[in-house]
Amino acid sequence: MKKNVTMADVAASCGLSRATVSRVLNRDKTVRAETCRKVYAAIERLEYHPNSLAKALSGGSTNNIAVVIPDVWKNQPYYINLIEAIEDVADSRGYHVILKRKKNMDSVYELASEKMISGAIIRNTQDCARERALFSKMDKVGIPFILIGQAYKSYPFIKVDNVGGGRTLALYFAEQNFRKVLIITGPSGHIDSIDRTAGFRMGFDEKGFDLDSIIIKEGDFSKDSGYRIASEVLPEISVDAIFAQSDRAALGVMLYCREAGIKIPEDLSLAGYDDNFFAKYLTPSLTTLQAPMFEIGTLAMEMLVRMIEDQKQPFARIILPPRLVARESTLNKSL
Amino acid sequence: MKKNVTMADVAASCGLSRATVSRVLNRDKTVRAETCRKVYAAIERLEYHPNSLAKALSGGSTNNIAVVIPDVWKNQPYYINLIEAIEDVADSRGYHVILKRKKNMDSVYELASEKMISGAIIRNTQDCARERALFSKMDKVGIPFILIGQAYKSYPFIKVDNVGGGRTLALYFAEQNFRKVLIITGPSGHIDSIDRTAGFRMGFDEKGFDLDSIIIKEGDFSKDSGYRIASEVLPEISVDAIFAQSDRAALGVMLYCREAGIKIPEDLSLAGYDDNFFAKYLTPSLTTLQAPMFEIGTLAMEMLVRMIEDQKQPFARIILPPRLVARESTLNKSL
DNA sequence: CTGAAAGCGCTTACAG
DNA sequence: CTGAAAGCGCTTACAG
Repeated sequence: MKKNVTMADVAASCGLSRATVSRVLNRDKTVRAETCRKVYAAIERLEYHPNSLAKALSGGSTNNIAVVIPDVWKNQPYYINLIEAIEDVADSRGYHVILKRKKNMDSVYELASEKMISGAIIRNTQDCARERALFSKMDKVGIPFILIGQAYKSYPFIKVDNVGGGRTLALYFAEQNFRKVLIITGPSGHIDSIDRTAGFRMGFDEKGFDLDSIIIKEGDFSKDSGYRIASEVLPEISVDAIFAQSDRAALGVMLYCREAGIKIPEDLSLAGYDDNFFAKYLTPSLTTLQAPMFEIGTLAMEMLVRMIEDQKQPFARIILPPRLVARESTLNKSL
Repeated sequence: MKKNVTMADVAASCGLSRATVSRVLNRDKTVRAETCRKVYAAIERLEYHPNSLAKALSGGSTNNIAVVIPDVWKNQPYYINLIEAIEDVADSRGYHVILKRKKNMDSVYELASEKMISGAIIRNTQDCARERALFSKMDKVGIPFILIGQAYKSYPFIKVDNVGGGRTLALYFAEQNFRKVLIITGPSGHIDSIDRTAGFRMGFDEKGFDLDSIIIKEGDFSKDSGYRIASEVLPEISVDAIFAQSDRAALGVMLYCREAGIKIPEDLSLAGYDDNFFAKYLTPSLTTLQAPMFEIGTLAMEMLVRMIEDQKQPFARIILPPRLVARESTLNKSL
């Protein structure tokens, strides 16, 4: 096993003190240019790599951050884009991403109190006690963090504008002249769902469309709930379009329609929400709303770096609009 | 800012030395039970958390490992399952996963030489000079690592059995009595593709099927290559089934067939490879081969822990078979 | 069974 | 502009 090359070796090799080598590494302005050159040469020659642990221990930080994502993130391009963006910004600024799923979230507090991480980005969901406990503990140890998806207390957060998403879809529906609409919501009390519905009504109202021609049925975002509600409503009432508040529910609607011989988009238009992986591969491909996760990840990491390096909490509460992705399932221009 | 609680505080609080507190934390057998109890009580009382940096600096390791994945991993459930498995095993053993995409791979060597990580799991692809440079540098700093996907030199690796995958599909095709088969390969010289083709021929041969009725056309795994080859071959020659060596190429075949009025699976059976996200959502859903990424991730992390903790390289060269996922696209029993 | 002391490899006032 | 020295918070032979 080769001995470690340390700062002392570099110092000895060019007849300087460790302090000076340290100054060079930290770009201290007071060091003479000539001295710098000598030090860099020695570093090169000896293949010296500073020990990040020693550095962090004596007053620095590790430049590691934790990113907490849900336990289940398959089918959700959402998180992949988020992680990609975070990882890219992190790496370019000399930070490193430690990934933890929510089930292993307790480790994040450990890492924080052990000084292994200097910040965190946490996907927050509604009303999760374990998450909230984590937030206050992180707060106590003084590690900055940013919430993604849901606001909580006055912590900095970035989330998607669900009201805006609902409204965008309503404006699009109005443009296509879809007047009679069935909305399949998420579970009762789910804030995202409530916002999407409110936004949709807002958009319809703006266009002077009749809010009474909106039928609202409670689902739970699942495929089965989409199937069930479609099978209950469609035989009774005819609608121009369905707004399923998740792509999975929209998929359920599609399966029912296929069985019932209802043609999409000829007989019925359909929109989902989330732009899951499968949305564009369905037949017909599914119109949906896509969260700008790349932008969210980028902003989150940039904010976090600022919080870590400037030691101050910017008042950051960012809400970004989702993008409408119009596909075949709403291409019925005949109405 | 609250002052840090250190080992010295714990020691003082119970009238012992730091050495003893350290021994308790490291479960040294020589400490009296009574002493242990006192120390634990003080730790609890003072909310002490050991500083992992100091610990690692004085002879320990950080318990961080790096996982290197490709730049593009959307649409590939593959990597999500891999990461999930690695993260779970890691967390349960007190390790933490630092995620890096290949483009940011240089940071992994930095992390290794800075002592920030104690191991790595690296997705290896064929003939990548940058990756190979990383391997030898990691080797030089003495950080253990495991390759996923491709063997290289005598480094430990885990990969999927592409020969076995091709063979499994051939046996399935034979069972369905698909005799005339078109194989759409990957790019020329791609080892995975070569193996899949060889395996397929092996399986066909075992069943006594005629190898001359296999037509092989070179694609590049892309959707477009699948479309192009289908459009070139199918009008000229009629086949029972197509084995596209990637789901994307299979998708291209499907698109061509839809345009050309060829019905799958009635007129033609089709199988892909990879079980991408979209495979089960296509119409018809796509028969394909699924890599056991969860098992691979679990094994890789377990092996890595052993290498880190036992300081020896197990002779680990593991090859796992993929699983056939039979779906609608090959359900033509009429042949 | 426990403690005093040296050491891990850095940084950072404090001198000069 | 540079160095000597103390300090960051642990671990680990070495004594006793």
